[in-house]
Parts: sequence; C-alpha cells; structure tokens
Amino acid sequence: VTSVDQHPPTSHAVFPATDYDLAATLTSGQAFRWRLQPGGWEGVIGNHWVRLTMQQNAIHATTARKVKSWDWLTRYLQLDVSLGAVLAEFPDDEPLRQAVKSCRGLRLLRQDPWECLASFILSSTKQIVQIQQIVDLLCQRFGQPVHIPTGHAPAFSFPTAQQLAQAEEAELRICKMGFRAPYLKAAATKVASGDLDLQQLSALPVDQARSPLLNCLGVGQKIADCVLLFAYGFQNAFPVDVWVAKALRQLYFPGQTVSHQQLREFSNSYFGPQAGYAQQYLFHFMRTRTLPRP
DNA sequence: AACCAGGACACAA
DNA sequence: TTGTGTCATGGT
Repeated sequence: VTSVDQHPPTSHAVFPATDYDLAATLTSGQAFRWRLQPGGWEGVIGNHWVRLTMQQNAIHATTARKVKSWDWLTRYLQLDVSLGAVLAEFPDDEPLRQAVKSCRGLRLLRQDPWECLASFILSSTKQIVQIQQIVDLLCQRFGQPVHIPTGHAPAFSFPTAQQLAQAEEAELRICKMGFRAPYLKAAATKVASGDLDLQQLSALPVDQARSPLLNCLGVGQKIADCVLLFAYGFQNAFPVDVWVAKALRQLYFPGQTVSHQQLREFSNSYFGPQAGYAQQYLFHFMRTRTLPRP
C-alpha cells in the first residue's frame, strides 16, 4: 500500500453495557486519570490512550492505535459484572436504597495494582482534584509517552515502580506530593526490587494480601483496602475515609458518638460480600449530596 | 480567609 | 487500646 494515511490507525469498539454510569464511575475517586473532553472521557489504561463515550446501553471506545484485543479494557471497566446481582446482595436498608437510587450504574473498576497503590499513597488527606493534579504531574514527568490521535495533546503512561525508584525525593516533590514523596519512593523501591510482589497478591486470601500492603510506609488500613478493592477486586474490602465515616455516622448511627474503630467493626460485619460496592455507593452519595447548591 | 481534603505515624496517656 | 499534633499543599 502506497497511500499515505494522515491519520493514525485508530481502533473503535462498542461494548454492550447496561446499568453502567460511566461518568459517575470515572469520577468517583477510585481512578484519577480521567478527564471529560468535548469528545468523551479520555484517559490512559496501561499504555493505551483511550476515549470512552456512553451511547444507549453501550460503551464506545476509541484508541489511538490498532489493538489486537480489548481484554485490558473490558477487565478495567468490569463489563462482565452484573450490577443487579451485586446490588441484590446489599443489606436491605434505607440508606443504601437512597444511595443506589441516587447513582444507580456506579461501578467498581479493576485497576493495575502498582498504579492503584501509588495513587492512593498520594491520596492521603488530599481532595480528589488535587490527587488528579499530582498524578498528572507524575505521569508527565516520569511516565512514557503513549500513542495519541493526530493533533492531540501528549499523553503518558503511569510511571513504573522502576522509574519512580530511580527518582530523587526532591524530583518527586516537584509533583506537589509533599510529605508523601518518601512514602512513594519507598514503595517503588520495594516493588522494583521484588521485595513486594504485587502480582502474587491476587492469588491470596484478602487478609493475607492486606498485610504486605500494610508493611509499606504510608499505607494504613484505608489505603490498603482501596488497593484490595480497586485493583484486586476483593469486593468485601471496605475503605473508611472521611466521607464514608461521615456517611456511616450520619446514616447508621445518628446522634451517637462512634469511634473510627467501631465504624470499621460495623462495616466488616454488616455490609456482606459486596461491602466494597456498598462503600462506593455511600461514598459517592455522600459526596454528591453535600456539594454546594446553586 | 479559615477550614478541610478518599491518612498515616509517632507519641502520649 | 484510644486520643492528639504533625506532615505539604491548595480547593472551596
């Protein structure tokens, strides 16, 4: 073929997706690299730049290059999960009914463990918009360029543990992560050296997978549970952050004084096998509900 | 302009 | 075991 194609060989695909609120899912504080552009939601998964749009019970995906398989995307979006089956296992109570009603279609993603661990190390006591900014800076500075559509702004992969382990703490601080810089570098070093094998954790029971994560500096119960839930798919992991704590106190213990530890004990026993999904609904419900009114 | 953010940690009592 | 100060940064 001698013709010159000015456009790179993009790929398109359409996936049936009922009960899927793409916007809520991509902005619900589990992943930090999605931006709403005029043409749809744009982000990077692994080394794929991708644009997603929702069209009548289907998700339309565009990549900048031909792809052999879409498994990386269907896995990331968890397109084979039946939301109805998940919601059916929620406790039948008023708070969850309200939360589900307010944002039915909210999903859990299945992210890369290293990106997830690193992102949530950077998340501590930061607003979601700031986490997005830090992660963006980190990718621009330490990530690899990925293929993008012609004329599009550059996009970068999430830096590997090896790439970040080589960075100086001062370089990391340029990305505005502050006191989290030594935590990130230590985790990167641990993963790069093989001391922490993230791949291996997926084969373990939840509680055995949690402890090596907790051994990372800057990783406590909350961040460990985020990684267990958002990267490994342990759907009974239940991260309790300030919003979820607020939701639990307000919706399940109104007028009472409940310690953080008591909240953890309650959530561990009450929400059942799909506790992680319930947690995400409560988080999103609380956050969208208390936004300033116009 | 204060208050707070998808926390963790060292240290106190 | 449970409670407080500290850390860095900037959005609301």
